[in-house]
Amino acid sequence: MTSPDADSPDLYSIADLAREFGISTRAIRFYESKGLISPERLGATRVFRRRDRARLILILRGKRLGFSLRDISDYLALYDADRGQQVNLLAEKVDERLELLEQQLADLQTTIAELQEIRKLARDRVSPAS
Amino acid sequence: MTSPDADSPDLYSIADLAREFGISTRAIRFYESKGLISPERLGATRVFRRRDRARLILILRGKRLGFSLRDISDYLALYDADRGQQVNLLAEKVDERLELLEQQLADLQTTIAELQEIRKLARDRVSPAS
DNA sequence: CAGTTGTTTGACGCTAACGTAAAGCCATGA
DNA sequence: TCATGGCTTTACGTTAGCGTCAAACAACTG
Repeated sequence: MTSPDADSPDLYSIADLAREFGISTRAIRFYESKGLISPERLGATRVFRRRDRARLILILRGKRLGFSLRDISDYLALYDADRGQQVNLLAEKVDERLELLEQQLADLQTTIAELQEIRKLARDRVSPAS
Repeated sequence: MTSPDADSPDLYSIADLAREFGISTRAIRFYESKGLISPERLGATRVFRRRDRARLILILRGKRLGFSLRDISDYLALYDADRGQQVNLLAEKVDERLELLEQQLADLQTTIAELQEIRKLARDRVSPAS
């Protein structure tokens, strides 16, 4: 899964990642200040690796799902805890979060269905009795 | 669908709705100030009806999905526009929003799958080779 | 050597979405 | 009558999530 695949570079500057994901460097520093990522340093300069980049992807997905950085932080901890100790506690936390997500999934499906209904009505009105 | 079903009351105070949905009256007033709902008035006192209550439900669902009040406002407009005029424009807007929601749906399903994988690993570690 | 580019750390600014008094208007009940 | 409860508006406070300078350093370039 996480084979050290060749070529794909393993060193990114803060600007690299900002460009790649269309966010500001300020945002990335802010995520670090909140402990969501912890890039290495070369002197004072941040050096990001694949792991940090992967975390960033998870962070942005979390944001698209409407989660707060606080939530996302907890969420990332679940990934880390794979290698962690309190495994039962982990399973509980994961289950909690899964419940939330499935509630959200239900909300989402309802909303999508409603909008499709609206679209249908709108189209019917334009070209009735197709 | 929207038959004026008997009994279910049709008059709610601001406190009624706050209680029912577990939010503050302040929040409800705030939604009104942003134009998301517009209850009638009896003197100065707000009087909510089924329509307002239904809108509130949509608002709260939107919030659970992580949308801003601005987004939710646009979203509510799609429902209203059913009776509206620019029907083609409506269909476009609806399609835009549907795209967003489906992106979100994909994100959500990915996230759920990943968490289930983590849970599986965690459980395996507790009771291996069941 | 001067200038440009990219980085850093503050630090202040800003918007959204309310929370939290404060102060006043009614209606009801002891 | 007056105290209590629920409603109102006005307005300032608060947190999250960055945006936006500012000042300083480091490396490269002509």
